[in-house]
Amino acid sequence: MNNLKVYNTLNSKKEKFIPIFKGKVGMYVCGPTVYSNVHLGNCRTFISFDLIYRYLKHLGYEVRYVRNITDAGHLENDEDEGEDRIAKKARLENIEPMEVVQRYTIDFHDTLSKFNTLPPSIEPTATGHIIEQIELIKKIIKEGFAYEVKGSVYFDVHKFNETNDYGKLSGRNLDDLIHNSRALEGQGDKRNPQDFALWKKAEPQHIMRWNSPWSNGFPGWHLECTAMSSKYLGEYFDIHGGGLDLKFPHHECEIAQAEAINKRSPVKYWLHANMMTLNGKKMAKSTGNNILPSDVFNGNNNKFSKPFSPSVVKFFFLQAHYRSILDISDAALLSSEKGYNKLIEALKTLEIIQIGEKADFDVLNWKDKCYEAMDDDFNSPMLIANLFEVVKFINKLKTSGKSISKKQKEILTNQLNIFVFEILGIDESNTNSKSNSELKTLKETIEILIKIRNNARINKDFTSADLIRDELNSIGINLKDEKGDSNYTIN
RNA sequence: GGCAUCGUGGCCGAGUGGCUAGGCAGAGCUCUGCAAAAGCUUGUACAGCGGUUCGAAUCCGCUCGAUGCCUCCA
Repeated sequence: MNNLKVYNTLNSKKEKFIPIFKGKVGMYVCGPTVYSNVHLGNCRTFISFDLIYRYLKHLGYEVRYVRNITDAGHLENDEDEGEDRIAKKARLENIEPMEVVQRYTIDFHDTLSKFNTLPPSIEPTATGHIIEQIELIKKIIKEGFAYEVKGSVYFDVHKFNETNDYGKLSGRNLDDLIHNSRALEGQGDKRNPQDFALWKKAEPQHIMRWNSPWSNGFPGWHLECTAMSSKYLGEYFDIHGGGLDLKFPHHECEIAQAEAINKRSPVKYWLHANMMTLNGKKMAKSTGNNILPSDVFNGNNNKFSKPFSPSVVKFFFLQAHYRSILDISDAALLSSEKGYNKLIEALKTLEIIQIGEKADFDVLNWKDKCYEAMDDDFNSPMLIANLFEVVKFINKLKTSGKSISKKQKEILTNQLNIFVFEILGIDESNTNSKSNSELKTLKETIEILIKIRNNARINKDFTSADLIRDELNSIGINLKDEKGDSNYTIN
C-alpha cells in the first residue's frame, strides 16, 4: 500500500497510482536513436525516469523497465525522400550502419552509467523486432486501419478517427490538424497528410532493408515502440514515459496503432519528462544548441566556467521537478555544486557525530515529509529541500548544543542513505574523476601538509601556515580549521 | 496561424485559496591567529489589469511575454 500519485499526461491530472497487477509495474520509456552522441538534454530525460524507476522499486514494486534503442526506421522527416538517420550517418562516414549503432549505443550506456542510472530490465532494439513489427502491420491492415501503396504501408488516421479519438493525448483534434498543418512537400502516396508510415519501401540506395509482404523495405518509427512494449509488457501496461517532445506525433501514433489492433488504450499512465534548455532554448541535436556530457565533465566547452562532475549535474537536475523546464547555466550549476558538497559533507559529519541523551529532532516526522514529497509525483526538489533541513540539524549538532540519540542516529543514517543514494541515485565516488589509488595518495599527501601547517600554527608561524593554505586553495583544495582539527575538501 | 505549457524575491527553483519551501549569492553578528566552514539574525517574491471570495500569488477572464509541439528530436 502506498500513497503515490502520478501526473498522467493523458488527462492532465495527478492520479493515485494503482498498478494493473498488484505489486508489479510495467514501464516503457522511449530510448534514444543512436545516430550521434547522447547530449545533456537527453540525459535529463533518462535521469528523470531513473528516479521514477528507483522510487517504484524502493516502494517494493517488482518493476519491469523496458527502454528501447532505436537503431532503424527513424527518418529525418515523414516525407518520401526522408533518409534514415542511422543510414545517413553511415553513408557520411562510410561505415556500416551497425557500426554507427554500436558506437553510439556504447556512448549512451557509458554516459548514463557515469550518471549512475540503473540499467533497464530489457533494452530491445528496433532491428531485433522487425518480425514483430511486420505482424503488427498485418493486423492493422486486417482491421482496416492501414493501406498499401507501391510497397509502402500507411496508417489511415482519418479512418481511425471515425471510431477512435486521434489526438487525445496531445489535446488535438483531427480537424485542427487538417486545417492548421503547414504545407508539406512530397506527401506522395499518402491519402492524407496526417497518415503516417508503418512500412516504407526502400529506395535502391537505402542500406538498411528487410523483406516483408509489401516490399523490401523498413518499418516506420512509431511502430517499433508498439511492437516492443506490447511484446514485453502486454497490450495494456502501467507506465509509458518519454520526453515531452515525443508526445506528438510519436506517442499519439503509438496509441492509434495499439487501439487499432487491440481495441483498447495501451497505457494506464502516460508520463512525460520536460525539456532542458540551454540559453533559454531547447537542446536539440538538429539545431546545434546542445552540449555533450563529456564536455561538461572535463570542462572542455565554452558554456561553463569550470568542469562539473556527473554527480553535481545530476543533483542539479534533481533540484528541479521532472515536469518543469530546466534552464542550465554556469551560475545555476555553481550553486548546485555548493549545495551538493554541503549535503555530502553533512553525511560524513553524521557518521562521526557523538550520541547524546536527548533527541532534538523529530526523525519520524521528517521521514514522513520526505516520502510525502516523493509520493507527490516524484517531487525530488521537495525531497532535497527536506534533506537540507537535516543538513542544518546535523551541523547544529557540532555547534549549538543539540543532541541526537542512538536510535535517532540509526534511523537518520539509514533513511539518508536511502534517499540520497538509493532513491536519488547520487554516486559520491563520481564526484572526483581521479582513480581511487591516486585519490588515496593525494589524501595522504594533504594530511602531511596539514601536519606541517599545524606545527607552524602552534609556533605562531602564520606566514608559513597561510602559505600552505593559500597554495592548496589555489589548486582547488580548501582547508577548514575546525576545533582542534583541520578538514579539507577537494574540488 | 493552431494546440499546449508556463511567467515566483539578485540567480536557480518548489509550492499553492489564509500557515517559513530549499539551494546559491548579499548584509550583520558569533566562533577563529586570520580565513574558510558552521551557527544565529536578515529578504515581506509571485508578469499586468479586471472578476469570484471574508481572504488569491494560488480559481476565472482578458492583456502582455516566454517556451514547447504542429516536420526529426529526450
